[in-house]
Amino acid sequence: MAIPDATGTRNGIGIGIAIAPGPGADPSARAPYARIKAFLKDGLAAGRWPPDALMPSESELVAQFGVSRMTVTRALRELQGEGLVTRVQGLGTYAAHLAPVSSTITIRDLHEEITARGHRHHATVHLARAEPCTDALAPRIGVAVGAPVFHTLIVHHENDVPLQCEDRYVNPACAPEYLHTDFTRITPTHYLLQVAPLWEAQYAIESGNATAQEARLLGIGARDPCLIIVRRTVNRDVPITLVRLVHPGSRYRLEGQFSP
Amino acid sequence: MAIPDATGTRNGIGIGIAIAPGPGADPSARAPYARIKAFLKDGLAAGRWPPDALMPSESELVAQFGVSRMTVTRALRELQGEGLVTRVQGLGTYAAHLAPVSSTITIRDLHEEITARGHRHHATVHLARAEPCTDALAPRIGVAVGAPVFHTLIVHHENDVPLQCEDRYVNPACAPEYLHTDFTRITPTHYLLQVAPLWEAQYAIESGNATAQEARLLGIGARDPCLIIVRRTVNRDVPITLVRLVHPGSRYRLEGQFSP
DNA sequence: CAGTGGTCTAGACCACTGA
DNA sequence: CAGTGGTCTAGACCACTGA
Repeated sequence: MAIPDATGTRNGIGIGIAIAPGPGADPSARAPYARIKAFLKDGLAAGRWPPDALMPSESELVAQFGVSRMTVTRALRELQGEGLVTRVQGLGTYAAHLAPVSSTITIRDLHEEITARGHRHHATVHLARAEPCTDALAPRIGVAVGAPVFHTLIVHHENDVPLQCEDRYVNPACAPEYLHTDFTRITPTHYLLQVAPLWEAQYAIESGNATAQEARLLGIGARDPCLIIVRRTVNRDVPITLVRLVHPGSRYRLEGQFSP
Repeated sequence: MAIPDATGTRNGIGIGIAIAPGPGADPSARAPYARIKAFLKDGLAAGRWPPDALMPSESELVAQFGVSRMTVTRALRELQGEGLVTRVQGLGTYAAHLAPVSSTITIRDLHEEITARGHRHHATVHLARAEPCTDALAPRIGVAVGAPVFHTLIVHHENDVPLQCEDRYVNPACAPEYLHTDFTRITPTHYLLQVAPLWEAQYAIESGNATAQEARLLGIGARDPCLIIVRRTVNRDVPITLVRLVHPGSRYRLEGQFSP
C-alpha cells in the first residue's frame, strides 16, 4: 500500500478545500455550559452511553452540576447541533450513531488559497462571452433556451503551473456586469461572492479524464487522471452559476479533518 | 463543456458521501428565536449587510422584536455557529465573508450506502492478517516498528460490480479482535465504529491511478482514473486505523450540498 | 465612560411520550 | 399522570472595546 501523507503537502501543491476550524477549545472553557458539554463528550468518547443509550436528563444534570436548566440546555443543544446526541421531546436524550464523523467544509476562492500558501497566482482567460443557452443548460442555469448566458473559460496557475481549468456559465440576471470583470485580477468566484454573498450549492466530486481542450490548456495527457468538481450555485432559488473545475490529479487534492 | 448532472445518479452508481440534513425548516419555525434568525438570514441573502458590515446589536433586536435578550442571543449564536456572522465582544456583530458556502459531511458505511440504494452489497476478502509494522507506517498508526499491525484488503461490490478497494491497517491495541470478524458480513468501518464510537479523522481526496493489484481486483485498466480517499482515524489521540479507498472513477463519485 | 457581547439564574408555560 | 425536552422572560454580573 502506498501511504500518502494525509497531512503534509505533496510537490508543494495540494490542499484544495479548507476546513473551518472547530469551535475554539480554550476560550471560555471554564464556563459551566462548556464543562457540562465536555463531561458528556468525554463520556461518549470513553464508550459510556453507547449508540442509542439514554443519556442523563436535563434535570439530572441540573442537580449534578448545580446550575440552572438553561445552562444544561445550552450544552445539550450544542451537542445536538454537532450530531453527537439525539433529543426527543417526552422521551429524553440519546447517544447518536455515526454522528462524530462529520466535518464542516468551506470552499475557498482559489486565489486566496494559492496566495495563502505564499505562492503566485495568475489566470489566463480563454473565453468570455455571451452565448445562446442550450437545451441541456437551460433548466440548470434558469435561463430560457436561446436566451443569452455568460460563458467563461479560465485557467488558474500556481507558480506558473496550471492547476485548475474553470469552465463556467453564469445567469446574466444575477450578474449583468459579469463579462466586464477583468478576470486576470478578480476570480469569478470572488466576483460572484460580492454580487450574491449568500448562496446554496450542490456539488459532485469525481475522478475522470479532461476533455481534449482542457488537457491542452492544463498541459497534461489525455489519459491523466483529473479531480473534477461540478458545482451549481443557487441564491434564494435563483440559479446563479454552473461551473466545472478540472484539476490534474498529480497537482491537486482535497484535504480535511473530521472532529467531534 | 460536458454537463454532468450533479443531482441525479450516473449508471445507477454514485453518491459517495451522504450529507447530513440541515436544521429542520418547519418545526418550531414560529418560535421567536427562529423568526429573528430568519429575519437576519434573509437580510444577509438580500445583500443588506454586505461582508464586514455591522449588524444590529442585541439590544436593538430586543427592542425591535419585543423579546428578551436570551432569545436574541440564541438567534445570533446559531448564526455564528453556521458561520454567517462574526461576533466580537465590545464591538458588535458583523456579517461574515464566505461563510455560507459550507456543508456538513458525514461519511457513511459503504454497506449502508449501497443497501440504502436498494442494491446488493457483497465483500471479498483478499487479505486479513497481522504484519510487522513498517517504518513508514509506525508513526501514523501508533505502533512500534516491527510490532504486529492488522492488515486487511477487501473489495466491496455493488450488484456484483467492484466499487471500492479497501486497504486498511488497524492498531491492534484499539481492536484486538479485529481479525476474528467475518468481513463478508460486517464491514471494517461498521466494526470499528462499534469498538470506538467517537473519533476524529483526517482525510485526503484525490484522483490518481490504482496500483496494479488494485486495478486487477477492481477489473479496470492501469490508466483508468480513480477517486482515492486516504483517511486516518484517531480516538482520543490514539490512532485507530489508516485506510486507502480506491474507487473506479467511472463508478463512484462524491456528492453533496451546501446550504446556509 | 457607554455600549458591546458572554454567560448565568430562577423561574415559567408548553407539547409531547408512555404508563 | 409524572417526566421529558422546547422555549421564553426579566433580570444579573462580567470582560471587553473605543471614545
